[in-house]
Amino acid sequence: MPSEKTQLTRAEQRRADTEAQLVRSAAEVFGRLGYHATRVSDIAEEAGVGQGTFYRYFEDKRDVLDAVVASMMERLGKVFEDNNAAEQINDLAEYRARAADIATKAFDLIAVEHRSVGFLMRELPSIDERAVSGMSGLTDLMHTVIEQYYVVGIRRGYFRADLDTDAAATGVLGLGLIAVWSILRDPEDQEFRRRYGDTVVDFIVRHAVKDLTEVTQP
Amino acid sequence: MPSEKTQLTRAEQRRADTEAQLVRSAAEVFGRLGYHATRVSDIAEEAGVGQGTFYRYFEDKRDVLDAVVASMMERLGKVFEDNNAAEQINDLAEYRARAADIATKAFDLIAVEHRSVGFLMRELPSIDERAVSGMSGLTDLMHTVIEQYYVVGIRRGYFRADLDTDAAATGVLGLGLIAVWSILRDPEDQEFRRRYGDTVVDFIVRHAVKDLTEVTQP
Amino acid sequence: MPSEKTQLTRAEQRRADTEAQLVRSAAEVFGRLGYHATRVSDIAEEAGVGQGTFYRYFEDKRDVLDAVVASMMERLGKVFEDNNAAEQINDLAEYRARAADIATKAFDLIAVEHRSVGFLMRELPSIDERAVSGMSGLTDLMHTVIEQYYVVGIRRGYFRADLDTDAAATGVLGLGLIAVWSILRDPEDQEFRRRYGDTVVDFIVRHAVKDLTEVTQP
Amino acid sequence: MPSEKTQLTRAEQRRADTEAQLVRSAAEVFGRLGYHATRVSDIAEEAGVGQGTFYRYFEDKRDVLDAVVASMMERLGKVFEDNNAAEQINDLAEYRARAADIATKAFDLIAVEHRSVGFLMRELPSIDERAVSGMSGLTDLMHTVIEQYYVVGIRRGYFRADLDTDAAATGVLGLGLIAVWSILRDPEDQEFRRRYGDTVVDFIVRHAVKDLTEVTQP
DNA sequence: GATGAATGAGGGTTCATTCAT
DNA sequence: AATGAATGAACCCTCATTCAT
Repeated sequence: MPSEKTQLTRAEQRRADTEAQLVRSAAEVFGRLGYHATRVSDIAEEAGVGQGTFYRYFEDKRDVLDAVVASMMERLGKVFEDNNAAEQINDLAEYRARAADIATKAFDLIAVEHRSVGFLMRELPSIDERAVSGMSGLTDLMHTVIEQYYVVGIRRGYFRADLDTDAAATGVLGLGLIAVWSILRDPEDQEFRRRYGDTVVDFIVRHAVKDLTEVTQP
Repeated sequence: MPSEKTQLTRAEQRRADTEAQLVRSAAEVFGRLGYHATRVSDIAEEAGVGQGTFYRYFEDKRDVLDAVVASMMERLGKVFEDNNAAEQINDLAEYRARAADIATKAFDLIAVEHRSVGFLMRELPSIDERAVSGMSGLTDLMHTVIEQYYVVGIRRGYFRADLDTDAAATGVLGLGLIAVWSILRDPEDQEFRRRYGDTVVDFIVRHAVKDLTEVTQP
Repeated sequence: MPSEKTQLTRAEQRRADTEAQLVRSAAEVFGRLGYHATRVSDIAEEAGVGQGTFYRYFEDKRDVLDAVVASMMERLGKVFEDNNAAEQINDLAEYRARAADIATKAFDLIAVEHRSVGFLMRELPSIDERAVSGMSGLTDLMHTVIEQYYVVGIRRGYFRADLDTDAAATGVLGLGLIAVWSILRDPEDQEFRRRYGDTVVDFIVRHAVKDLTEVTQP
Repeated sequence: MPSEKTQLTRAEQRRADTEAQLVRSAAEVFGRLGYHATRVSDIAEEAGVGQGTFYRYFEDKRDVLDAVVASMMERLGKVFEDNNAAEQINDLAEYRARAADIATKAFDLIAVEHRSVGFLMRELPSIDERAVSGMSGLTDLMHTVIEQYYVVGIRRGYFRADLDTDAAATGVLGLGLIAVWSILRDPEDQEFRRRYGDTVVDFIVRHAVKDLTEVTQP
C-alpha cells in the first residue's frame, strides 16, 4: 500500500513544492528585512515566482506569516519532544546531566538558528496577538515539560516537596529566555554559552534540592 | 532668585508643554495601536494639535519614538537607581529582604506601567537597532547593579566565592524578564506575582549561598 | 525574417505603448499647466491610467521630464539633420535660397509646435541644470551646423575671410532665438514671420558677403 | 522746503527700510534657489525678520516677486534710458561708435548682474504671464529705442530706406538676447564678449548701410 | 507692529491586492 | 495555473498662510 505522500499526483506535488518554497522564501526575507519592511514582491522574487502566484497559495502577507511561524515552531519543538522524558530520571545526578544536556543542545540550536529565532523573538510580538499565540504554544509546551520534571523529581524524592512547581517552571523559562537574548546578541560567543549553561543548571538544581550537601559535595 | 526653569519665557514654556504633550500622546497611541500601525495623524489628534505641528517638534515618526523611549526609560530607571545600594547589605537576611523588596516593587511597577512596558518589550525590537539600544542602556544598568550585589555578597562572605557573577546576573535578569512577560499576559494576577516573587528570591538565594542550612532553617 | 521591432511580445508591445502614452500625456499637460503646476495625477489621468501605473514607468515627475525633453528634441532635431548640408552650397545665391528655406521651415515648425517649443523655452531653465542640458545638445548642434556653413562659404570664396565664424554663428542663433520668442507670442502672425524671415536672411548675407554689390544688385 | 523723503516719519522710514530689505532678500534667495524652491521662510530669514512680518508687507510670495522684478527692471532700464539719444547721431561713424559703446556697456552690466539677469531669464517665464509682462515692458522699450535709431538713420540718410525697421529691431534684440544667454553660461569669458560685441556691431551696420564701401574702407 | 507657533490642504510615493492575458 | 501590469487607498511630509500673543 503506497504511502499518502506517493498518492499525490504530479500536479499536487508541484503545488506542495511551490508552497514550501514560498514559506522558505518568506522566512528568509522576513529574517533579513523584518516582517513590516518585507513586501510581497520580495517574497515572490526570492521564491522565483510572480507576485500573483503568491496569492494563489496564501490569502495575504499575514497568512504566510502563520505558515512561517508554524514551520519554525515545528522545527524548534522537536528538540523538546525528544527530551520530554522526565520519567526516565531517577536521581539528582541524572537530572543534572539531563538539564546540562538540554541547555547545551538548546543553546546550540538557538545559535545555529539565530536568524529564525531572532525573527520570532523580535518581530512576532509587534505584529498581532495571533502571531504570538503561534509561539505561545511552544512556550506552554516547554512550561509543561519543565514542570513535569519538577513533579517527577518531587515524587521520586530528589527535589524538595515545598516547591511551587508552576512558578519554578516559569523561572526556568526565564533563565532560558535571557539565554536566547544573549545568544542573539552575539551568536559566536561560545564561551559565554558554556558558562551560562553551567550557571543555569546550578540555579535550577540548587533551587530544587532538599539539601545543599548533595550539591556541594560532588 | 528664580531657578533656571522659571526663567523660561511664556513662549518657551508653551513650546515645552506642546512637546511633552506630543511625547505623552505618542506613548499612549503607540501602546494602543503599536508603532507600525500608528499614523502621525493619530498622534497629533491624540495630542489635540494639527499634523503640521507634529513636524515642528519631531523629524518624523521615528524621531518621536526616541523621545518616547527616553522618557519611559527615565521613569523605569528611577526604581533601580533608588535601589542601587549593594554596600548597605550586611548579611544574607538583609539581602533576602532587599531582593524580595525589589522584586515586589518592580513587579508592581510593571503591572502598573504594563502599557508602556508592553510596548517597549513588544515593539522596540521590531523597529530597528537604535530603538533597542535605548532599552539596552537600562538592561545593562540592571546587569551591572545585580552583579554588584553579587560582588559585595562574596566580599562580605555571605555568598560563595565560586560564583560566575556575570552569568549569575544574566540569570537574574532572565528571572525578571519572564516576570515581565507573565505580568503583561495578565496584569491583574497579583497572586502569581507574589508566588513568583517568592520563587525568584529562592532561586537567587539558594543559588548563591554557601550552605543551604542558612536557607532551610529560618 | 521579422525585424527586431516586430519581435516584441504582445506584453512588451503594450508596455511600450503605455510608456509612450505617458510621455505624450506628460508633454501635453506640462505644456498646458507648466511643469511645476502639473501633478503626477494629472499626467496619469490624461494618459487614462492610474497614478500607480505612472510609477511603474518613471521614477518620479522629474524622470518623465527627461523622456519628454528627449522626445521633443528628437523631433526638432530632425529638421536640422535634413539641412546639415553646407557642402552642397556653391555660391551666394544658393546660400541665400537655403537660408531662406531653413528660416521658413523652422519658423513654420515652431509655429506648429509652439506648445512644445514654448514649454521647452519657458520651463526647462527653471527646473534644473540637467533639464537644460537636454536642450543644450540641440543648440550646440545648431551652432555647429551654422558655423559649418560659414566655414564652407569662406573656403568657396563667397564669404569674406575675416569673419569670426564662432561669434557669427552665435549671432545667427540669436536671430533665430528671438524669432522663437516672437512666434510664441503670436503663433498666428504669418506676416511677421515672412517679414522677419527676409530680414534675418538679409542680416546674415550682408554680414558675410565680401562686397555689397553682390547683394544690392539682384 | 524739505524733500519728500525727509517728510517721512521715523516709522514710515523704518517701514520702507524693512520692505526694501525684504525685496533685496527675496531677490537674493530667488537667485540662489529659484522661485519655486524658495520658501517664504527663506526670504524672511535672509531678511532677518519673522515670517509673519513678510505678510505685513506683501500679499504673498507671488506679490514680492513683482516687487523684485520691478526693482531689477528699474536698475537695468537705466542703461537704456541714458542711451536713448538716437537724434544725436549724425553719421555712420557715430552710429557705429554708439552701438559698440552700448554693446560693451550692456554686456558688462549683464556679466556683473548675471545673478539677477539669470533669474529673470530662467525663472520668470515659468511662473506666469504677469511675471513676464514685467519684463516685456523692458524689451518693448528696447525694441522702441532700437527702432528709433533705425528711423533716424534712414531719415538722416546713413541707412538704406528699404529697411523693415520693426523686423530689424527684433533682430537686434535677438543678437542681444543670445549674448545674455552666452554671458550667463560663462560670465568670466571677457574675450568672447569682446569678439561677439564686434560681430554684433558688424551684423547691424552691414545690414543697414546703403553701400558696403562705407564699411569696408575705414 | 512684529513674531513664530499652529495649521491643514495638497501632492508625492508606496505597495498590497486584483485580474486580464 | 502562472503571471506581472494595473490599481488606488493610504500615509507621509511640506510649506503658504493665519492669528494669538
